[in-house]
Amino acid sequence: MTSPVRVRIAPSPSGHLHVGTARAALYNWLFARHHKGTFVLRIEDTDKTRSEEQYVDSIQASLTWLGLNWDEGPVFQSQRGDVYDRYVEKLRHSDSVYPCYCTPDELAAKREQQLADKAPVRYDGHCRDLTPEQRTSYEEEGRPAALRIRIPEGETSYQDLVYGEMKRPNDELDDFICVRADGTPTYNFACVIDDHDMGMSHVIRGNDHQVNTFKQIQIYRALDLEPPRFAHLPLILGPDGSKISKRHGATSVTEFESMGYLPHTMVNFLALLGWSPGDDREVMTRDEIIESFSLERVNPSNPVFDQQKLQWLNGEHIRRMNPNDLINALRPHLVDAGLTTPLEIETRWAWMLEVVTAMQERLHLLTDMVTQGAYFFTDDFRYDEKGVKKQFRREGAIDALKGLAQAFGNIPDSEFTKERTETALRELAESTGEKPARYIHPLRLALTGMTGGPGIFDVVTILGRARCLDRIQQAIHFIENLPPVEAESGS
RNA sequence: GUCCCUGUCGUCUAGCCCGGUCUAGGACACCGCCCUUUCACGGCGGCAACACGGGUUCGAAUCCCGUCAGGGACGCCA
Repeated sequence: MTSPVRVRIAPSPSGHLHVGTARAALYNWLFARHHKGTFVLRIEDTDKTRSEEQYVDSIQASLTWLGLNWDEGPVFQSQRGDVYDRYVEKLRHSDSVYPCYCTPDELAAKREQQLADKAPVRYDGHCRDLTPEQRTSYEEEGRPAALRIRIPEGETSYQDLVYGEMKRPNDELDDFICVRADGTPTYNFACVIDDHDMGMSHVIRGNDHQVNTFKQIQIYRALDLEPPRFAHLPLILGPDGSKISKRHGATSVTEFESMGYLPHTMVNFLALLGWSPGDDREVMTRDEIIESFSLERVNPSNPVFDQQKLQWLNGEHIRRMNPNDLINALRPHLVDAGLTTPLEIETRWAWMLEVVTAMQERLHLLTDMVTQGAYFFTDDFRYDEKGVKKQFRREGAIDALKGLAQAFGNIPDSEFTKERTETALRELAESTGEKPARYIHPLRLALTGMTGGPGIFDVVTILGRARCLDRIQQAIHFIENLPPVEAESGS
């Protein structure tokens, strides 16, 4: 690559950042970073009816969250009217365009007719070769004119960096509208203007733009400009094999954020969705991905978005995290769930480290800390039903807990360590001739409400003496008040 | 309907350009076993694919053609 790499992502603010757009952004970003180029953010907000301010913010927030920092922008198309005017003027004087007086209604009617006739849907060329008299006549009728490009004979081709040689006969391209009757450029024209004006070297975008690329190349030609290099990305599919959309579940980056995914998981996963480094590496750091990234290795077939693999990958990255960073990542989720406050986290950092270390290898989602570790933060939890049946209803459960209460109670608070509590429990078991498990399982249920979790003595020491004794008493009380098991009844 | 793209385990993929090293490799998921106070992690093992049909060739997942299937695009939206 001789000229400096300049690429962009150009979302339109009609919704939150979609995973498909996020991936396009990522591949542009990776390409830019790999080649030490420039990544630009451009907001395509010319459709006022669909664009919303909140989404402009949301999209930027999501890109930032993902760590896809842009070097220039955001550039708003809505603020570039004068730039477009200049190019519209330039195009107007080109003989590659002609005024079209057909009204949108007339065109829509023709389109429907063609569809009904099962004919190719094309512009019929009604205004392509109007005589000066006809034009004057339309003008006098007061019909506003849009500007159509006159596609010449021949074929249009380009070298796609992912798909290779692409070409199609020009008669399959339409004389499409470049400038609306109100003088504003349509998407394809605005896109060309911006990409050229902003000095884009490569345009990397979704496969759904392949036809636009041919059209845009014709605009570059009409304007006598050098087109950039193009690369198209396969489209992400949902589990049912159709283009991923809301009905497949989560599709926007913010949703994944609130579900408890790490930004780097999304980056890593999206990078692997359609691209591979060529070896067996899957769990990769950002730098490794940048280092190995190339468009040549993008797989041209459409991948299916697999949430299970995403979740696995999230677990991998959580396990690889520094516990301090993990606390920070966990914070919003814990706070949102009302389990703690930022201040509390700050002031009990050492204790948080213990909690996080105990839970780290068990988390797949950050929100798992809320669903599986709430008991570290609150006494307000229920006992697992199956656990109650198996542990609390068992003969001798109360005695076991009473024994533990006494054994733990005998340990001074200052000596309430993992070693001491474990020894105490094992000695208790030995003295009664029971297996340690007879004590461990009811204890876990009493302390956490759950049947699984970190090593029990980790839990015991993290909770501390007072809370342990308290919860053991609670459990004893609970068991004593358990209703008798009812015979199976149909009521 | 027209045009375009794609087609390796259920899913993500390596291999394909430069045919033999592929009895097709890895990962997720799933199923066993091991580790273990539980859950998870980890380890070991298993299941499972070159869409189909023709060519070309001594030899094809790899090259060519066709069929089929999936996806996308057909706006004075972006």
